[in-house]
Amino acid sequence: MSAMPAKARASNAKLQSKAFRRTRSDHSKELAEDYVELIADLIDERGLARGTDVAIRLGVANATVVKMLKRLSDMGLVTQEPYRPIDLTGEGWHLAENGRKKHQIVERFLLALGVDEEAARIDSEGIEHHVSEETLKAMGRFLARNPQ
Amino acid sequence: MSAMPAKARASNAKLQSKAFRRTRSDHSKELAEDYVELIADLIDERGLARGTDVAIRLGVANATVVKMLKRLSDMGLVTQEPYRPIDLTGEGWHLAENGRKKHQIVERFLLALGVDEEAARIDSEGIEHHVSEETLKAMGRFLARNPQ
DNA sequence: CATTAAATTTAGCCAATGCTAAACTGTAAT
DNA sequence: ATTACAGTTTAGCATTGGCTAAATTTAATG
Repeated sequence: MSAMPAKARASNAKLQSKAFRRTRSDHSKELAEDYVELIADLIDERGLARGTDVAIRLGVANATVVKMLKRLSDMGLVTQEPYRPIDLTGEGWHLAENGRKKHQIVERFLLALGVDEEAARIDSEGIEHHVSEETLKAMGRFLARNPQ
Repeated sequence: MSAMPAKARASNAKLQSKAFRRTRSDHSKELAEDYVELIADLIDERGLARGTDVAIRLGVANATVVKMLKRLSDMGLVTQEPYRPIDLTGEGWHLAENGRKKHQIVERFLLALGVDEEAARIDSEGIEHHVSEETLKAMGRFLARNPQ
């Protein structure tokens, strides 16, 4: 990692900052994806998604969910009439589907790698937002090579 | 958090909120680890770590680094005299070492999995903070099974 | 030694994400 | 129809992590 000649490094600053620039907006996108994914799950599992359920599952206060939903709505991911359950827009569903797909691949991959269920569930939740298409494909190949 | 009916919590808390609870403090820890890791690299590579180098590599403003360093110093991870380069405390070095170790395993693992260098570098940066010891061990086993 | 350039710090702002407490709605029971 | 309760929203606050612009300090150069 540090086995790099001094001058190669100077020209590297830009590259590095790209790898690191997973700061603000990225974190925001991750959160948005978590929300819509959870909302999609709730709708599929129990027919509708209520703010309270989201709050409980995410471990945050109701008011936090309300505020987030307002932003998600500004982003065009959810729609809501006051005091009504939450709906996803087409784009919201799309994002949720995408997230679920990634999530599933990562989780199945970890299981295939020999990670136990609990860790696989938790880690996939965190890793999901940080895998490139490249890595996702590599995981897919591994899964194809190692069925079940 | 405590304003929740006991049974609602019991039924699903373990399932979801633990996996999701990667909110505030986690993000803060990740950032701290990024900083000390980078500072350690700079010291190893060029003998000292300056705020500007950190700022450039992280892609943030100088003032942001100053503020962060103040917090890292409060956490006991770095020391600094005004207008002087940055030093790591013992604990800072420890954290940095830990991060580098994880980072290296993840990156080598991705490469062994067939991911190209650029993606492996970027993804490992993001994934590093989300792998449990469990998963890290599984990656280590894979690396042992698939040398180089 | 004086000047200038680079690095650092300070001050003050903003947005995002979290919280609690209080007010409001909608619905189910009496 | 009232009431009570669960769910939702509003209001107001705190913290984190980002920024720019201006002030300061250190180091280098003439």
